[in-house]
Amino acid sequence: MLDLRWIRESPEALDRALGRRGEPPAAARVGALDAERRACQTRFQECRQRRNALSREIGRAKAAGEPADELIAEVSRLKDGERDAEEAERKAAAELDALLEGMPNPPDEDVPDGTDEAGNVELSRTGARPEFDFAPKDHVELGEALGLMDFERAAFLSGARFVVLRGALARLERALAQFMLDVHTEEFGYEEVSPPTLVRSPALFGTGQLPKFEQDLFRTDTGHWLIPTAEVPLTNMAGGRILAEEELPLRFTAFTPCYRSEAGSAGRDTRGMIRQHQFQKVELVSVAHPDASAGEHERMTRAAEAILERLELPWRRVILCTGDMGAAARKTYDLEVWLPGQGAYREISSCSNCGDYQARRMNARFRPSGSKATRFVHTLNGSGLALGRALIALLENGQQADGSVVLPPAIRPYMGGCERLE
RNA sequence: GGAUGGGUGGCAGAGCGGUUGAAUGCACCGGUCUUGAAAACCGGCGUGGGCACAAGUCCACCGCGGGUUCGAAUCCCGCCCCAUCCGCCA
Repeated sequence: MLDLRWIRESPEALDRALGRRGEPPAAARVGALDAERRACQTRFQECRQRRNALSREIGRAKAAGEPADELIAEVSRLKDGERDAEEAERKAAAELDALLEGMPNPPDEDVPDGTDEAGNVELSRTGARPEFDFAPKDHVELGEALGLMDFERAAFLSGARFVVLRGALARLERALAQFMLDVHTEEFGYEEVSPPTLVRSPALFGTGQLPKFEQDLFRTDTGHWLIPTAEVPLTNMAGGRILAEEELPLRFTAFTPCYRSEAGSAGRDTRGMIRQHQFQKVELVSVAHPDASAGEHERMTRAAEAILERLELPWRRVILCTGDMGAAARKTYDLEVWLPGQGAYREISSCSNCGDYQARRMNARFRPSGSKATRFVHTLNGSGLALGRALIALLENGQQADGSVVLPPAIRPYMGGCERLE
């Protein structure tokens, strides 16, 4: 949600921001609706003011025992005009709100311009890619050969885009979650949270998934939505609240399942575990002071990178261009892990600074100490990391010629000392 | 699922249909007192918006939406949410 006052002051900045996002200019329309709304409001308020004054006079007349019929008749005559003005105001306001609610967050100045993922810019590469003296397999081959990954059973149970993990692989997923949570809570100061994974509409409106991206979500017949990411409940921890300045930053981490309908992704990543309707993820969320959010963004991204580092996985950091960023984000780093079976880097974490965009939508504020006014907080979220993809990365990078998989030392304590899947 | 009770300012909590935007307390801000702090006392203190250069002034907001009325936080209807009890259940 954008700040109407900001648009009023610098409409050209809005159109520039929208242009960078590949959206048509809207400042003129916003300005017109805003002016319309204000004109109607003024008209309405003048009517109402007259009516209020007359009503007060009626009260006084009645109290004094004087007749008030004449005044009452006059008030009745005023009503139609008032109703029209109010109706017109409401219409303009509704259209204006819908317009503002649908607009994406203006990108940060240092976000590169671009229309799609081809415009993303690689910032760094870390970790050595493994060298194989055989043709590396992908995780599907590896997992199925080990008898630990079963897509057929999953299809039998749930259809396409699901998987059944068994034995050591099921345990590996749990081990990874445990490992990530430990690092984030013990070393980066995140508070572990176990949130609901069914939420109501306002929570999803707050983070920006609703109303625009309803088709990406699953919904229950009780009207609840299955969360597409723990960003939703964690960020909403601050929703509707007025925090004390000293409470900032809030740092939350959670391990939850995530549900996505993948409505628009037919035919993409249909093989394996890359893109599923359901996957597990350890999420990071920070609620920060506006002056501190840029630094918090770097810090959060490093926390996610720390996981990759300890799992000895090769990755690169990419900054998303204006055309590839989510609507709520003002700046996003993607971490992409190397997958030998795909011969490509694939997203395993996405860390975004949303500025005050979500905070406005969910009314998340803080009170600067000594001030009576409130300000919107900044919200940030990042994967720390997606578990399915981390698991894939371990399989494909740790694979041996015989089809077994060597696990990195960092995860072994969580696997009861197990060093190798075979 | 059934039955009650309830949703008012940052929080707690009043509010006969007519200057109630709303008592009171806490918190907060300023001041007096004090070597300093606390206490006590005095004063201030909701949000959003329109108009105005401004002082200011006006409008809206007591969960949400309708209705009754000249006038609604207060009466009526619908919806949402919360709490408690019962039933069911991991």
